[in-house]
Amino acid sequence: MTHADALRAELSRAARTLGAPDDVSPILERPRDPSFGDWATNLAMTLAKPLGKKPRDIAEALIAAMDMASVGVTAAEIAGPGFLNFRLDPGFQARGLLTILESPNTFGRLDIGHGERVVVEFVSANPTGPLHVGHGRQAALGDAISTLLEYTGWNVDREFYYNDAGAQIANLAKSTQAQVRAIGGAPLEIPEGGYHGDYIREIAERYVAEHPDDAAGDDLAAMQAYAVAALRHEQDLDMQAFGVKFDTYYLESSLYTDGSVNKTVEGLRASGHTYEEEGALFLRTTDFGDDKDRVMKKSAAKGGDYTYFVPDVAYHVTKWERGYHRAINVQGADHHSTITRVRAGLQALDIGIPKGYPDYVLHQMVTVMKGGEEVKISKRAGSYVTVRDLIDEVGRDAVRYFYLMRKGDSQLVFDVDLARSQSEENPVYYVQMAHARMCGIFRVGEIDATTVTGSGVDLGVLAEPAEQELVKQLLDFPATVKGAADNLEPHRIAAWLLETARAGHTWYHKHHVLGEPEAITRARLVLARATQLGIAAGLRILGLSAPERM
RNA sequence: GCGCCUAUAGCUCAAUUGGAUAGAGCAUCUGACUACGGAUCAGAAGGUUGGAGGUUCGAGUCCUUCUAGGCGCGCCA
Repeated sequence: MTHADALRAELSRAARTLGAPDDVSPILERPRDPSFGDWATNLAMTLAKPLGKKPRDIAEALIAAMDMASVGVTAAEIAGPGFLNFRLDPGFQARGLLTILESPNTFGRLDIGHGERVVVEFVSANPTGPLHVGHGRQAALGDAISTLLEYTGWNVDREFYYNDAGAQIANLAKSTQAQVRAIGGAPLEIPEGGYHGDYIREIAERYVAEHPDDAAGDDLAAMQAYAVAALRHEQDLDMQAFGVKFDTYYLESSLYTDGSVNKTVEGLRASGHTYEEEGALFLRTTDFGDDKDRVMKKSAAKGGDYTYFVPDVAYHVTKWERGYHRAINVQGADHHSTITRVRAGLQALDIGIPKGYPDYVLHQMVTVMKGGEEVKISKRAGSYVTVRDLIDEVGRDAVRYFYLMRKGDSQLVFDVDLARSQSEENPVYYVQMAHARMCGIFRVGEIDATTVTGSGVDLGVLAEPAEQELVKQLLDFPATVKGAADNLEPHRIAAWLLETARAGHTWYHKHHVLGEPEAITRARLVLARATQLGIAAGLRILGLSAPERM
C-alpha cells in the first residue's frame, strides 16, 4: 500500500463519519504549486451536494475527524473554494523509498491484468517493401504498450500479421518478374500498380543468381515466394535493429489454407446479415453502425475474390479463439475505417465476442522532411525513408524516444536533416545522463549499490526542498504507470522520466552525497539508489537502455 | 458532402481525465566549473489555450457552432 492509498483510506473513513456514502473515493492530487503542500483533495467540494453543506464547512469537519498522525500528515489547510491541502512529515514520506530498494524489479508494477492474456498487434506491414518511418512509430508504440501491459499484470503476446495474400502480393510477384526479365534483356515494363523501388531490382538479381533454371522468369509462384521471403527477412532485421521482438507471426495466407476464411464466410451467410447484389456478396455492416454495406466477395466479373476485410474478420476470430479476450491493434489513422468493418463482422457472427473487440490505438501519420521538403511516402513509387536509415543516423534510443515522447494522436514531423543535430539535444540523453550520474556516485564512492538497503537509516534528514521534490517525484511512478497503462499512452512515462531527471539533476547539483556527515551520506545514498532504480525502470518500459556511464 | 483526429509560448510538445497562478525541451538573453561527470545547474523573457457562444463553485479539458489542417469515405489493402 502506498502512502497515497493510506491517506485516501483515512479520508474515506473520516468522510463516512460525516455521513458520506460508503463508496466515497477521494481523489488525491499533487498540487501544481508546491507551497500548497504535498497532497491536495477536492473531496469537500464533491461532498457539498450530497451532504447539503458548504464545502469549507465540510473541509473543517474532515480535518477534525481525521487521525493525521497515523498517515504522516503534519498540517492540513483549507484553501480556495474548499481544497484540502496536506503537508507530510519529510521522514515519513521518504520511507516510501524503501519499497524501491527492497524490490527494484517490482517497483511500479501492478496487477490489473491478473495474468490474463492479451495480444498486441502492431507493424503488420505488407511484405512488399522495407519498413518506413511510419512503421517505426508503430513499432515503438506497440512495443511500449506491450511492456506497459506486462508491467501491469497482463500476459502479453506481440503479434505481427503478414498480409501475404491478395492483390498487393500479386503485384509484387509481377514487379519482380518484370525485373527478372529485364535482367534477361527484355525492356523493363513494371506492371500497373506495381512496385518501383530499387529493392525489387536487387531481389530480382538474387533470384536470377539462385535460380539458373528460371532465367526467363516464367515461374511466378517461385518469384512470389522468393520476394516475400526476402522482404520478410529484411523487415525482421529492421525490427531487430530497433530492438523489437515479436512472439507470433500470423500469416494471412494460412487463413485460406486452414479453412478459416471459408468458415467465417459460412458463419456470416448463416447469420442472415448477407445478401447478393449484382453478382457480389455483401455484408450488411449498416446493421452494426457502418455508413454503408461492404462487399465480401467480388462478382465474377471482378475476379470473384474475397475483399480484404473477410480474412481480417477471420483473423480476429482466431485471436478470440486462441484465448485472447483482450486484443489491441496499433494502426495508422489511415486504417481507421476498418475498425467499424471488422467489429461489424465479428458481431454479425454472433459467437460471443464483445462489442468493442478488438481495441484500437490509432496514431496519426508521420511526415518526413528532407532537404526542407516533404517526402511523399509511397512504396509503389519507391520513395521513402526507412526505419533502418533513421536508426543508423541517430541511434536506437533517440529514435524510440522521439516516437514515444508525444501522444499518438498528434501528427509527427520527422525532419531527417535535423535528426542528427536534434539527437544531441534529444531529451533521452538528459534522462540517461541523470541515471549515469547516480551510478557515478556509487562508482566514485566505491560502494556496491545493491548493498544500500536503507535499513537503520534516518531518512528524516532528507528535508531539503530539492530532496523532498525528488522523493515525491519518484513515489509518483506507480500512479504514472497506472495512468499510462489504463490509457495505453506510453508518452506519460516519457514525461515522468523527464521530470524525474530534472529533479535528479537539480538535487545532484545542490547537494553532495559523498564526504558529508555519515548520517547525511547514508540517507542520500538511499535517495541516489532509488533515483537510479526509478529512472532505469521507466527507461525499460519504453525499451530504452539505462547506461551506467555515457 | 459525411465520418475520425488535431489546433496550447518563435519551434516541438505536456497538463494527474473538470481543479488553484496553463508547464517543459529547443531557440534567445544573463550568470555558475579547485568537491560524486558542465551531455549540468541558477535565472530572465516568451500565452486572449484557433474564433464565438453555452454548461457550473471552477473549462485547455465537456456541449453547440464557425475557421484551418491531416486521414478516411473502392467489387484496393
